Amino acid sequence: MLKLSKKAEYALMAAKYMALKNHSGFSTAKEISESYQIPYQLVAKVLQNLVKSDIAISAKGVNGGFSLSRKANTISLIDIIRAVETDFKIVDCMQVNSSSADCVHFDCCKIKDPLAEVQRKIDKVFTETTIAQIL
Amino acid sequence: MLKLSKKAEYALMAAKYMALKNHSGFSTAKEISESYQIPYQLVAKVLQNLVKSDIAISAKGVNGGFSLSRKANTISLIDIIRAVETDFKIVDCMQVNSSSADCVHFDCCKIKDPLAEVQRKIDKVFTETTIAQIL
DNA sequence: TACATAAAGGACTGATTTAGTCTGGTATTA
DNA sequence: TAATACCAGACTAAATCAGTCCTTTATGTA
Ligand code: FES
Ligand code: FES
Repeated sequence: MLKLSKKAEYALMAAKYMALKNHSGFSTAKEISESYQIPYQLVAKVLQNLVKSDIAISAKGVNGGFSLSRKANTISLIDIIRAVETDFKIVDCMQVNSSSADCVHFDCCKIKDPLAEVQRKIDKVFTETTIAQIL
Repeated sequence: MLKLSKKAEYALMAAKYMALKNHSGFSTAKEISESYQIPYQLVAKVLQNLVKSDIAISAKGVNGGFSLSRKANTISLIDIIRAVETDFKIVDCMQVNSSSADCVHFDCCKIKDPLAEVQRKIDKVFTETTIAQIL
Protein backbone atom coordinates (compact mmCIF):
# COMPACT_ATOMS: atom_id res chain seq x y z
CA MET A 1 0.00 0.00 0.00
CA LEU A 2 3.05 2.21 0.26
CA LYS A 3 1.73 4.24 3.12
CA LEU A 4 3.59 5.84 5.98
CA SER A 5 2.60 4.62 9.43
CA LYS A 6 0.79 6.86 11.87
CA LYS A 7 3.96 6.88 13.92
CA ALA A 8 5.85 8.38 10.99
CA GLU A 9 3.11 10.89 10.41
CA TYR A 10 3.04 11.88 14.08
CA ALA A 11 6.83 12.07 14.15
CA LEU A 12 6.81 14.50 11.26
CA MET A 13 4.12 16.58 12.91
CA ALA A 14 6.00 16.61 16.20
CA ALA A 15 9.22 17.56 14.47
CA LYS A 16 7.44 20.35 12.69
CA TYR A 17 5.97 21.58 15.97
CA MET A 18 9.36 21.66 17.62
CA ALA A 19 10.97 23.34 14.64
CA LEU A 20 8.39 26.11 14.73
CA LYS A 21 8.96 26.96 18.36
CA ASN A 22 12.54 25.85 18.67
CA HIS A 23 13.79 29.23 19.77
CA SER A 24 11.69 29.15 22.90
CA GLY A 25 12.83 26.10 24.86
CA PHE A 26 11.22 22.74 25.25
CA SER A 27 7.96 21.37 23.96
CA THR A 28 6.21 18.75 26.06
CA ALA A 29 4.54 15.65 24.70
CA LYS A 30 1.28 16.83 26.26
CA GLU A 31 1.53 20.16 24.50
CA ILE A 32 2.11 18.59 21.10
CA SER A 33 -0.55 15.98 21.72
CA GLU A 34 -3.17 18.65 22.46
CA SER A 35 -2.13 21.08 19.76
CA TYR A 36 -2.28 18.48 17.02
CA GLN A 37 -4.88 16.12 18.45
CA ILE A 38 -2.53 13.16 18.60
CA PRO A 39 -2.95 10.54 21.35
CA TYR A 40 -0.60 11.50 24.14
CA GLN A 41 1.02 8.12 24.74
CA LEU A 42 1.65 7.71 21.08
CA VAL A 43 3.33 11.03 20.48
CA ALA A 44 5.32 10.51 23.68
CA LYS A 45 6.65 7.24 22.33
CA VAL A 46 7.45 8.79 19.00
CA LEU A 47 9.33 11.62 20.67
CA GLN A 48 11.35 9.09 22.63
CA ASN A 49 12.28 7.45 19.36
CA LEU A 50 13.50 10.77 18.04
CA VAL A 51 15.68 11.19 21.11
CA LYS A 52 17.16 7.72 20.64
CA SER A 53 18.09 8.66 17.10
CA ASP A 54 19.65 11.92 18.26
CA ILE A 55 17.17 13.99 16.33
CA ALA A 56 15.76 15.46 19.50
CA ILE A 57 16.97 16.01 23.02
CA SER A 58 14.84 15.65 26.11
CA ALA A 59 14.74 17.04 29.65
CA LYS A 60 12.83 15.44 32.46
CA GLY A 61 10.89 17.11 35.20
CA VAL A 62 9.26 20.50 35.50
CA ASN A 63 9.91 22.75 32.51
CA GLY A 64 11.27 19.72 30.71
CA GLY A 65 10.21 18.42 27.34
CA PHE A 66 11.67 17.88 23.92
CA SER A 67 13.59 20.00 21.49
CA LEU A 68 15.22 19.36 18.14
CA SER A 69 18.90 18.62 18.50
CA ARG A 70 19.91 20.54 15.40
CA LYS A 71 18.62 22.97 12.81
CA ALA A 72 15.52 21.95 10.89
CA ASN A 73 17.23 22.29 7.56
CA THR A 74 19.74 19.60 8.53
CA ILE A 75 17.08 17.03 9.46
CA SER A 76 15.74 15.08 6.52
CA LEU A 77 12.44 13.27 6.40
CA ILE A 78 14.27 9.98 6.15
CA ASP A 79 16.00 10.68 9.47
CA ILE A 80 12.61 11.08 11.12
CA ILE A 81 11.01 8.10 9.43
CA ARG A 82 13.91 5.77 10.13
CA ALA A 83 13.73 6.79 13.79
CA VAL A 84 10.21 5.43 14.17
CA GLU A 85 9.76 2.90 11.41
CA THR A 86 11.40 -0.52 11.40
CA ASP A 87 11.39 -1.13 7.66
CA PHE A 88 11.74 1.27 4.83
CA LYS A 89 12.09 -0.98 1.83
CA ILE A 90 9.49 -1.48 -0.87
CA VAL A 91 10.03 -5.25 -0.99
CA ASP A 92 10.93 -7.68 1.78
CA CYS A 93 14.04 -9.18 0.30
CA MET A 94 15.70 -5.79 0.27
CA GLN A 95 15.77 -5.63 4.04
CA VAL A 96 19.29 -5.57 5.33
CA ASN A 97 18.83 -8.65 7.47
CA SER A 98 17.26 -10.77 4.73
CA SER A 99 19.51 -13.24 2.99
CA SER A 100 18.91 -15.04 -0.28
CA ALA A 101 17.80 -18.04 1.76
CA ASP A 102 14.81 -16.11 3.06
CA CYS A 103 13.32 -15.57 -0.35
CA VAL A 104 11.74 -18.42 -2.29
CA HIS A 105 11.84 -16.30 -5.41
CA PHE A 106 15.49 -15.54 -5.18
CA ASP A 107 16.60 -17.66 -8.10
CA CYS A 108 13.74 -16.79 -10.36
CA CYS A 109 12.12 -13.44 -9.86
CA LYS A 110 15.01 -11.21 -10.85
CA ILE A 111 12.85 -8.26 -9.97
CA LYS A 112 14.92 -7.32 -6.98
CA ASP A 113 17.80 -5.61 -8.73
CA PRO A 114 15.70 -3.33 -10.92
CA LEU A 115 13.54 -2.45 -7.94
CA ALA A 116 16.64 -1.57 -5.97
CA GLU A 117 17.07 1.35 -8.33
CA VAL A 118 13.51 2.42 -7.67
CA GLN A 119 14.20 2.14 -3.96
CA ARG A 120 17.26 4.31 -4.33
CA LYS A 121 15.21 7.04 -6.00
CA ILE A 122 12.56 6.94 -3.30
CA ASP A 123 15.19 7.17 -0.58
CA LYS A 124 16.58 10.15 -2.43
CA VAL A 125 13.26 11.97 -2.24
CA PHE A 126 13.03 11.47 1.51
CA THR A 127 16.68 12.28 2.01
CA GLU A 128 16.55 15.53 0.08
CA THR A 129 13.48 16.87 1.83
CA THR A 130 14.16 18.45 5.21
CA ILE A 131 11.96 19.45 8.11
CA ALA A 132 12.58 23.06 7.18
CA GLN A 133 10.74 22.42 3.93
CA ILE A 134 7.56 21.25 5.60
CA LEU A 135 7.14 24.19 7.93
CA MET B 1 6.31 0.83 6.46
CA LEU B 2 6.26 2.00 2.88
CA LYS B 3 6.25 -1.46 1.42
CA LEU B 4 4.59 -2.74 -1.71
CA SER B 5 2.03 -5.48 -1.15
CA LYS B 6 2.70 -9.02 -2.28
CA LYS B 7 0.00 -8.50 -4.88
CA ALA B 8 1.99 -5.65 -6.36
CA GLU B 9 5.17 -7.70 -6.24
CA TYR B 10 3.50 -10.65 -7.91
CA ALA B 11 1.93 -8.38 -10.49
CA LEU B 12 5.33 -7.02 -11.42
CA MET B 13 6.76 -10.51 -11.64
CA ALA B 14 3.86 -11.70 -13.77
CA ALA B 15 4.16 -8.69 -16.04
CA LYS B 16 7.85 -9.36 -16.41
CA TYR B 17 7.17 -13.00 -17.25
CA MET B 18 4.72 -12.06 -19.95
CA ALA B 19 6.98 -9.39 -21.33
CA LEU B 20 9.81 -11.89 -21.70
CA LYS B 21 7.77 -14.39 -23.67
CA ASN B 22 5.34 -12.02 -25.26
CA HIS B 23 6.26 -13.02 -28.79
CA SER B 24 5.10 -16.58 -28.26
CA GLY B 25 1.43 -16.37 -27.36
CA PHE B 26 -0.28 -16.70 -24.03
CA SER B 27 1.09 -17.42 -20.59
CA THR B 28 -1.17 -19.26 -18.18
CA ALA B 29 -1.58 -18.43 -14.51
CA LYS B 30 -0.42 -21.95 -13.69
CA GLU B 31 2.74 -21.51 -15.73
CA ILE B 32 3.65 -18.24 -14.04
CA SER B 33 2.73 -19.62 -10.64
CA GLU B 34 5.08 -22.57 -11.05
CA SER B 35 7.90 -20.69 -12.71
CA TYR B 36 8.06 -18.06 -10.01
CA GLN B 37 6.78 -20.05 -7.04
CA ILE B 38 3.79 -17.80 -6.47
CA PRO B 39 0.54 -19.27 -5.07
CA TYR B 40 -1.65 -20.08 -8.06
CA GLN B 41 -4.87 -18.48 -6.84
CA LEU B 42 -3.05 -15.33 -5.96
CA VAL B 43 -1.29 -14.82 -9.25
CA ALA B 44 -4.51 -15.69 -11.03
CA LYS B 45 -6.31 -12.93 -9.18
CA VAL B 46 -3.53 -10.50 -9.90
CA LEU B 47 -3.61 -11.34 -13.59
CA GLN B 48 -7.34 -10.74 -13.64
CA ASN B 49 -6.71 -7.31 -12.15
CA LEU B 50 -4.27 -6.57 -14.93
CA VAL B 51 -6.92 -7.53 -17.48
CA LYS B 52 -9.47 -5.23 -15.85
CA SER B 53 -7.00 -2.38 -16.13
CA ASP B 54 -6.34 -3.17 -19.79
CA ILE B 55 -2.72 -3.94 -19.14
CA ALA B 56 -3.18 -7.55 -20.15
CA ILE B 57 -5.61 -9.48 -22.30
CA SER B 58 -6.91 -12.94 -21.55
CA ALA B 59 -8.23 -15.94 -23.46
CA LYS B 60 -10.27 -18.69 -21.89
CA GLY B 61 -10.15 -22.38 -22.60
CA VAL B 62 -7.48 -24.66 -23.98
CA ASN B 63 -4.41 -22.76 -25.18
CA GLY B 64 -5.73 -19.70 -23.42
CA GLY B 65 -3.92 -17.56 -20.91
CA PHE B 66 -2.71 -14.03 -20.49
CA SER B 67 -0.64 -11.67 -22.56
CA LEU B 68 0.39 -8.04 -22.21
CA SER B 69 -1.92 -5.76 -24.15
CA ARG B 70 0.86 -3.47 -25.31
CA LYS B 71 4.60 -3.12 -25.51
CA ALA B 72 6.54 -3.42 -22.27
CA ASN B 73 8.14 -0.02 -22.67
CA THR B 74 4.71 1.64 -22.62
CA ILE B 75 3.64 0.04 -19.36
CA SER B 76 4.85 1.88 -16.28
CA LEU B 77 5.20 0.40 -12.84
CA ILE B 78 2.48 2.69 -11.59
CA ASP B 79 0.05 1.19 -14.10
CA ILE B 80 0.72 -2.25 -12.67
CA ILE B 81 0.60 -1.18 -9.05
CA ARG B 82 -2.60 0.82 -9.44
CA ALA B 83 -4.20 -2.20 -11.06
CA VAL B 84 -3.77 -4.31 -7.94
CA GLU B 85 -3.43 -1.89 -5.09
CA THR B 86 -6.31 0.13 -3.66
CA ASP B 87 -4.33 3.00 -2.17
CA PHE B 88 -1.16 4.55 -3.32
CA LYS B 89 -0.79 7.56 -1.08
CA ILE B 90 1.73 7.96 1.70
CA VAL B 91 -0.82 9.47 4.10
CA ASP B 92 -4.52 8.76 4.48
CA CYS B 93 -5.89 12.23 3.99
CA MET B 94 -4.41 12.33 0.50
CA GLN B 95 -6.75 9.63 -0.70
CA VAL B 96 -9.08 10.94 -3.38
CA ASN B 97 -12.20 10.00 -1.45
CA SER B 98 -11.13 11.57 1.82
CA SER B 99 -12.54 14.97 2.66
CA SER B 100 -11.31 17.43 5.22
CA ALA B 101 -14.01 16.15 7.55
CA ASP B 102 -12.31 12.76 7.69
CA CYS B 103 -9.14 14.14 9.19
CA VAL B 104 -9.04 15.35 12.77
CA HIS B 105 -5.72 17.01 12.07
CA PHE B 106 -6.99 18.95 9.12
CA ASP B 107 -6.96 22.38 10.74
CA CYS B 108 -3.72 21.92 12.58
CA CYS B 109 -1.18 19.56 11.08
CA LYS B 110 -0.40 21.45 7.90
CA ILE B 111 1.82 18.60 6.93
CA LYS B 112 -0.38 17.47 4.11
CA ASP B 113 0.56 20.05 1.52
CA PRO B 114 4.32 19.62 1.84
CA LEU B 115 3.91 15.87 1.76
CA ALA B 116 1.86 16.16 -1.39
CA GLU B 117 5.03 17.30 -3.10
CA VAL B 118 6.84 14.23 -1.79
CA GLN B 119 3.98 12.09 -3.05
CA ARG B 120 4.28 13.69 -6.47
CA LYS B 121 7.95 12.82 -6.66
CA ILE B 122 7.32 9.23 -5.65
CA ASP B 123 4.59 8.88 -8.25
CA LYS B 124 7.06 10.25 -10.77
CA VAL B 125 9.55 7.48 -10.01
CA PHE B 126 6.94 4.77 -10.57
CA THR B 127 5.55 6.50 -13.61
CA GLU B 128 8.89 6.88 -15.31
CA THR B 129 9.98 3.30 -14.80
CA THR B 130 8.53 0.83 -17.30
CA ILE B 131 8.26 -2.92 -17.41
CA ALA B 132 10.88 -2.91 -20.13
CA GLN B 133 13.35 -1.57 -17.59
CA ILE B 134 12.90 -4.44 -15.17
CA LEU B 135 13.47 -7.25 -17.68
C1' DT C 1 12.09 16.89 52.19
C1' DA C 2 7.88 16.41 49.74
C1' DC C 3 5.53 17.01 45.71
C1' DA C 4 4.29 17.94 41.06
C1' DT C 5 5.89 17.42 36.53
C1' DA C 6 7.41 15.03 32.65
C1' DA C 7 10.18 11.58 30.19
C1' DA C 8 11.40 6.29 29.77
C1' DG C 9 9.96 1.93 28.86
C1' DG C 10 7.48 -2.24 28.58
C1' DA C 11 3.30 -5.10 28.32
C1' DC C 12 -0.94 -5.58 26.52
C1' DT C 13 -5.35 -5.29 23.73
C1' DG C 14 -8.38 -4.44 19.78
C1' DA C 15 -8.79 -3.17 15.12
C1' DT C 16 -7.31 -3.37 10.57
C1' DT C 17 -4.86 -5.16 6.69
C1' DT C 18 -2.71 -8.68 4.19
C1' DA C 19 -1.88 -13.10 2.31
C1' DG C 20 -3.66 -16.97 1.05
C1' DT C 21 -7.48 -20.56 0.35
C1' DC C 22 -11.87 -22.50 -1.16
C1' DT C 23 -15.83 -22.91 -3.99
C1' DG C 24 -18.61 -22.51 -7.87
C1' DG C 25 -19.14 -20.52 -12.22
C1' DT C 26 -18.37 -19.39 -17.50
C1' DA C 27 -16.15 -19.59 -21.94
C1' DT C 28 -13.35 -22.17 -25.38
C1' DT C 29 -11.32 -25.80 -27.80
C1' DA C 30 -10.42 -30.50 -29.14
C1' DT D 1 -18.75 -33.80 -23.85
C1' DA D 2 -14.76 -33.50 -21.45
C1' DA D 3 -10.67 -30.96 -20.37
C1' DT D 4 -8.69 -26.55 -19.93
C1' DA D 5 -8.30 -22.10 -18.10
C1' DC D 6 -10.18 -17.66 -16.90
C1' DC D 7 -13.80 -15.18 -13.71
C1' DA D 8 -15.73 -13.84 -9.29
C1' DG D 9 -16.55 -13.54 -4.66
C1' DA D 10 -16.66 -15.27 0.04
C1' DC D 11 -13.90 -16.69 3.60
C1' DT D 12 -9.96 -17.61 7.12
C1' DA D 13 -5.60 -17.10 9.43
C1' DA D 14 -1.70 -14.55 10.22
C1' DA D 15 0.64 -10.36 10.66
C1' DT D 16 0.81 -5.57 11.50
C1' DC D 17 -0.70 -1.27 13.43
C1' DA D 18 -2.77 1.94 16.53
C1' DG D 19 -3.74 2.89 20.82
C1' DT D 20 -3.91 2.16 26.01
C1' DC D 21 -2.27 1.11 30.59
C1' DC D 22 0.97 1.01 34.12
C1' DT D 23 5.23 1.43 36.56
C1' DT D 24 9.67 3.67 37.02
C1' DT D 25 13.09 7.39 36.91
C1' DA D 26 14.70 12.02 36.85
C1' DT D 27 14.25 17.06 37.88
C1' DG D 28 12.82 21.43 39.38
C1' DT D 29 10.15 23.95 43.02
C1' DA D 30 7.66 25.08 47.24
S1 FES E 1 11.49 -11.42 -4.53
FE1 FES E 1 13.29 -11.86 -3.31
S2 FES E 1 14.90 -11.99 -4.73
FE2 FES E 1 13.17 -11.39 -5.86
S1 FES F 1 -3.06 14.76 8.52
FE1 FES F 1 -4.87 15.12 7.35
S2 FES F 1 -4.76 17.22 6.83
FE2 FES F 1 -2.91 16.76 7.86
